Amino acid sequence: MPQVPPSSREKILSVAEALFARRGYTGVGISTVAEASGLGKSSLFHHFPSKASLYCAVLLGVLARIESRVLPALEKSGTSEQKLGNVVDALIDALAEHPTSARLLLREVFEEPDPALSAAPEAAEIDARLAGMIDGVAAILEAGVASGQFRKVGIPDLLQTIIGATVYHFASGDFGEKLLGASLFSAAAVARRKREVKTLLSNGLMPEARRSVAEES
Amino acid sequence: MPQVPPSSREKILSVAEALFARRGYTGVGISTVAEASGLGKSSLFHHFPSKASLYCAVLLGVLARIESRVLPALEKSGTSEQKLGNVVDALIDALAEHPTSARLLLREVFEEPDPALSAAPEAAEIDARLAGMIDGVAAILEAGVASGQFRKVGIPDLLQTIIGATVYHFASGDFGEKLLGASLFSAAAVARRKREVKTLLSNGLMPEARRSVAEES
DNA sequence: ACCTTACCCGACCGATCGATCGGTCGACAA
DNA sequence: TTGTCGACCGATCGATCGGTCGGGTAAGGT
Repeated sequence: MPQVPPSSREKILSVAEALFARRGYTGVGISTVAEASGLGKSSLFHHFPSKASLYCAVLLGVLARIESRVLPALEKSGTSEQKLGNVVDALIDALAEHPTSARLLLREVFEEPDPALSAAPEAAEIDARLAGMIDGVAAILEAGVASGQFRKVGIPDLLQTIIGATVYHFASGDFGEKLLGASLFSAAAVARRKREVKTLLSNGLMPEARRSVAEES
Repeated sequence: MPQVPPSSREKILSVAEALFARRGYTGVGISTVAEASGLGKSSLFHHFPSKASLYCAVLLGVLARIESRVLPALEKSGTSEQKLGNVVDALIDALAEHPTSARLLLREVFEEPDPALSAAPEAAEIDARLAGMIDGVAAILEAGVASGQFRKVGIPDLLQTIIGATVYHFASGDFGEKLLGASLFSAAAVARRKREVKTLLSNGLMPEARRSVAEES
């Protein structure tokens, strides 16, 4: 299927992903996407039936790329700690490989969706894909608690921390590079990020977690 | 100055903050804000000269609340580690006290601003306030490195982690509560978040940082 | 030769956007 | 009573939104 010259549909998708990631769903008009794709506005509606459908197609592509990394990691065997580490590595690799995906994902998770978007027929599949990956991680955590490898802990908080630290890291790439003067996408930065997240996990999950900060209240 | 019945201007500001935080600048129309405030659309323009000005007023209010907590913490004396800890506590307290502020701030940091917004006269002051707080934290980090308390480290990465973990924690409150079934704003959750961030800081900043995860590459 | 299919375009539609207009109302002062 | 003011409103503006329509062009099958 893949063609050497990118087809119009693929061109539209990549352009739309970059625009939606930066300015959000309501912030990008159809005509803007069309112009950036080198097409007329009406030509867009030949490939996608509506703006909401276009956005969902972009998001499904992002999810597919992430799943292609995360799902294999979910199925690899090992201790709960190893499995969780593999998933974290896969997620970080997927986000580092495609930084705009992180922005889109961050928006999808913390932003109230546009009414037109939640009414789209693809919305259910998007929710299912997201829930599938979340459930996969939750299953690892629960298995770890059941086998005694992990101590019982506030799983929501921990997921927030993981998602927050990793996704936000890549989502704010421009901010980090412009204001702070360093690349967040270099191999060294990605490797450091993996270690940081795993340190966070150890401190939060391991039964004999050493406390490096005094406990209060 | 404060009146027992909230003035129209304050009512508009609080309503607009909630709406902008959830749906973004382009996602909220003037008529929506007016209707939610119990006013006619044209009455909004009596209090604010433009939509961009209204958004900036909301954002400046958020920044003022955060500054009222963070700036005193920046001026307290102590070791670099203590000062950094105070700032982190102040930031977390400010965000926990006003969760919608976190959403607005997250959006402001990682989202490309609308052209109408960057052209607003208040934009310069907003940037200055943000840069002021960032510079204050950076100064603490640099002083710590100069005095040998902190090891030289990728400050951008570290700031990303802190901002990501804290801001995202509160920005995605609804997500956490609805999908994962726990409150992120309870006193216990806030205290746990403070410890997590400080653990992260210790691991990233201290010269004798113990590594709990094997180093790679 | 003809028809189909895919792809693309300019012109256009109703709805909504941010913003402006002229004007109403009550409070207060002279 | 008259004048002035801030607060507020309905009606309306031009621009833009997402989306439709009919027509055009090139390729391929028969």
